[in-house]
Amino acid sequence: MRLVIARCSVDYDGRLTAHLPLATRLLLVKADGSVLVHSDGGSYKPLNWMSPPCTLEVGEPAEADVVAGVTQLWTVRHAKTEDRLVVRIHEVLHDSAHELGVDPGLVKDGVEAHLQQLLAEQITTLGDGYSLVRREYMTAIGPVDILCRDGAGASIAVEIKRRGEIDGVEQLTRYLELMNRDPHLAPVTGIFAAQEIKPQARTLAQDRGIRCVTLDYAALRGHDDVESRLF
Amino acid sequence: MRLVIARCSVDYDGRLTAHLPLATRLLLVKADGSVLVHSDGGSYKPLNWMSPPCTLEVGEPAEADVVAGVTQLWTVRHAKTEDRLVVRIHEVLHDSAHELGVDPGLVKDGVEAHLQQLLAEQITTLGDGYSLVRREYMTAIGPVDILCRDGAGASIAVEIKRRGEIDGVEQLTRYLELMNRDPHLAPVTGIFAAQEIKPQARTLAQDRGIRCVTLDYAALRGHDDVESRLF
DNA sequence: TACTAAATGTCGTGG
DNA sequence: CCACGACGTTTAGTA
Repeated sequence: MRLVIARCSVDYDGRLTAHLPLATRLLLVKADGSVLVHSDGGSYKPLNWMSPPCTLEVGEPAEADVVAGVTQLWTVRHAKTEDRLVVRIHEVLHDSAHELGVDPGLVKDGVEAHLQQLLAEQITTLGDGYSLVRREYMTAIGPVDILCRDGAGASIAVEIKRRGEIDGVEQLTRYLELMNRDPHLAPVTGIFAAQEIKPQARTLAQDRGIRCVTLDYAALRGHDDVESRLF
Repeated sequence: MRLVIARCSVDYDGRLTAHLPLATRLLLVKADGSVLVHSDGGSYKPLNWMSPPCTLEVGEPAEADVVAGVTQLWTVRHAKTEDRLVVRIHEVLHDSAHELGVDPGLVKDGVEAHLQQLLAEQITTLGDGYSLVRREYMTAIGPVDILCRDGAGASIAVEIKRRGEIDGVEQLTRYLELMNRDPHLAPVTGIFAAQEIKPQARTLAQDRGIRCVTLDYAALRGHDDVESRLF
């Protein structure tokens, strides 16, 4: 990994055209040749970048650039597309290289898959007498998160989201439409379950006869802990 | 901006729980206190991070950590949520600070807004006799990209995407459903216009009687140039 | 390889 | 400030 602090201007041309005027920035060159241009603020997203696979070529600036004060010209080309990042460096304030080695990678926990697992284990959260049929119930257009039955034996498809928005309701609607064409399964009703449901998503869901359930992740995890201790 | 290369382990706890085992990484501390943890590969996204507003506190490691070889303990807390990033530093290989100043910011061009503008100016691209009613035609559930009329005076709603996928068809379908309830407007048909339309999106659109049009950005821009030169 | 859904998404815009 | 859609989305998982 190479770290360069430099006064530079940057131009990107590819899926869009973008320009960064002359200013002091961090240029981060990774081992795979990818380049990130960071300012001293904003979020984790760089101002500009080139994703791997790509190659960095350091060349001499053109006459006009030299007159304007450019001392180095970096051209980063993507290997598979026409995407190109051009960095015109006026002054290098810092330049260091470091050997990092391969990263062992990230271990995650607590996302949608976990919510689904917890809800499947505590399916009566959705209502008394509810029973799990199966998780990831496969249909022709993809897996339904949870298929279960209510106390009366009626089929219910559950779509789980961390944040419930309109596209999640659309997704569940497509599943319900398909499943209700299957005479062995129909009638199937829907439950839209999420830690947080946006008002417009709730309105759309209710308009389509889909019940909305707000999930309490802490409570679900809490019950899970208690049960774990029992065994 | 502070750049630290260190052997460290990292734990994030907030919207999810994540852990990075001990390895050598770049720790980037921005002027606003935000922290990025980068490896020497992957994309522009850090392995872990904390977005502003947040505060970085450097403290002494606990006894157990000291025994394990931890020399510094960084705790980054988000100002508004319970999100927390903990960095356990075993060895610092590089540490430097740099004054960057405020970045003048990015200038962009060539995205959906531009496609919409070009298509509105050249609405007959969609068919002979077509005329523009207006861009960003407002409905109760949001703006329709373009509303126009065909040669016979029938209303047509156009949804524009750079890449046409299923959710874009769903979006247009919602608009059409709503607009067709308005007796002043109905009947309204739909056109799904994009530089590239995915097969499944095309199938869904045609299934719903929505016409698909592939946009040639270069051609639209080319005509635009020609017209510009005429005036 | 192609396609879809998730994301600690982030970012801008309009109400 | 909230809600929504775009994004050079990126990324992960699956058929």
